[in-house]
Amino acid sequence: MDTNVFTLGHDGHGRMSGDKRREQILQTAFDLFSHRGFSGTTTKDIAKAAGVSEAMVFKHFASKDELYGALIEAKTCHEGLKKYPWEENEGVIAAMEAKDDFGVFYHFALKALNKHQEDIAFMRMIFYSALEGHEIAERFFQSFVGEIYNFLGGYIKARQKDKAFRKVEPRIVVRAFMGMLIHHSLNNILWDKKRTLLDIPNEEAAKNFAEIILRGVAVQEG
Amino acid sequence: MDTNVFTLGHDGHGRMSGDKRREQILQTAFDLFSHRGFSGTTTKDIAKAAGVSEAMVFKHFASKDELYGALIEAKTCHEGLKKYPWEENEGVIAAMEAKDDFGVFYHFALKALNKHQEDIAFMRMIFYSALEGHEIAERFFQSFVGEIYNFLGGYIKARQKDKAFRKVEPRIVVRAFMGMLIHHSLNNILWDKKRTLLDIPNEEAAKNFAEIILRGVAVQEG
DNA sequence: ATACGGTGAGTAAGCACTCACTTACAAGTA
DNA sequence: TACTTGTAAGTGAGTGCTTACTCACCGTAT
Repeated sequence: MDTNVFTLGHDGHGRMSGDKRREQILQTAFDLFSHRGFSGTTTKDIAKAAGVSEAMVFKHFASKDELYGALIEAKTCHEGLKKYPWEENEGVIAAMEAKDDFGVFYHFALKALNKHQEDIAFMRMIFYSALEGHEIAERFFQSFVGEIYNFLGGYIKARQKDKAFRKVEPRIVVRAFMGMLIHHSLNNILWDKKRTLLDIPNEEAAKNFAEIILRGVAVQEG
Repeated sequence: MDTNVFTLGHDGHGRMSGDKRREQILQTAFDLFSHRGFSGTTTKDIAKAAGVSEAMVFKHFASKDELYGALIEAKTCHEGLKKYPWEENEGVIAAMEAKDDFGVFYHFALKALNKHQEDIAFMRMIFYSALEGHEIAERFFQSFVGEIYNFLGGYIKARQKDKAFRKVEPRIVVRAFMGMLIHHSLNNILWDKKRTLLDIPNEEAAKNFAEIILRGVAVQEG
């Protein structure tokens, strides 16, 4: 009687099912790795933060490397962030059908900026991975960003055929636009956390970036 | 006879003056830190790569932290990279005087992209520093990038007064433009080293980015 | 009664850092 | 020229601590 059944689903202490514990360790490791990088995080730290012994960590993952690999795979393949900024984004889809160019860029930008803000840890981890040279992160970037280039690049190409956009290499335009978005998020996350250089809500950033890119590629007197 | 006098100025082995050795260790540490980050680099690695014993490293620097601090300070304060993209850049200066808007953005962009390409190690180190949260790197960014915002932002404001540019917050335009440049370099350095997504020379990138930003802020029918 | 969640107490290797000690060499002296 | 000598460059062999990882062993729910 008075067992600790009620702590079963909780984070931290108490007996947990194998699967649940595994996921919890993964999440804990994610938080730490994203803050301090791979070699800056110890397995002891992870165990302590997860509320288990270090041995438990190695029951679920054969090595620190394997844990890291499982983490990246989980975060880049199976979880929500793989969702592209146009999925479940009626704004973008509706705008595309209506050939509302501003709407396409605006809703795309807003979704991307909001997503970055919600998943700072993921952004940090991807950056760490890229710097540390884990190929799995590179592969994610290749495929994920590749899709984005195809999507946005395709739209630009279509609008060029309509004579609505001027003649530019679409992929350069995509790079310019993605640059605005990612760089803006990076500033907010990394270098200008207090936003002393520029402090604007995502809506305003999205609106301005969309305007700039649109005027940048539209044929004159649009 | 047959002493190793001739190796004195060399890298690696042979007796060296204190100052020279100190600088050499600093440079060696820079190469390693920029590749593997702070906690991913050991003092043993540094000593080995510099061709001296580990004890020598600690004769010149009291601790690994101090070595890292000296490194960042040297690279951000005393060396060439602190140079802003408009210094010793006749293209930008001449274009500004002539109010050649395209020239200003083009030469600025080209200089920045070339600089990034020449100093990949520095770019990597700054990124690592930002992720790892070394305040000295943050201070560098604050002041260095702050200057850039003032410079480019000032030019945009002036051209708005001339009624040549439309009404936009200049700092947002700067962020958009810097985003294109830094993001493009970041792709080349980090994620798309083989340039499968986009493979263009810096001149073309600079031209296209300048064109986009210019059309993005110019008043219609310019 | 046994399978499974969980641990304490290891181990060997690696870490930043120290110290007693050995060179190499330029300047001074005869 | 040869010999001394002070100083600064340079090191091998450690120090104590931390690291990733292991293993024999519990406790409890079914």
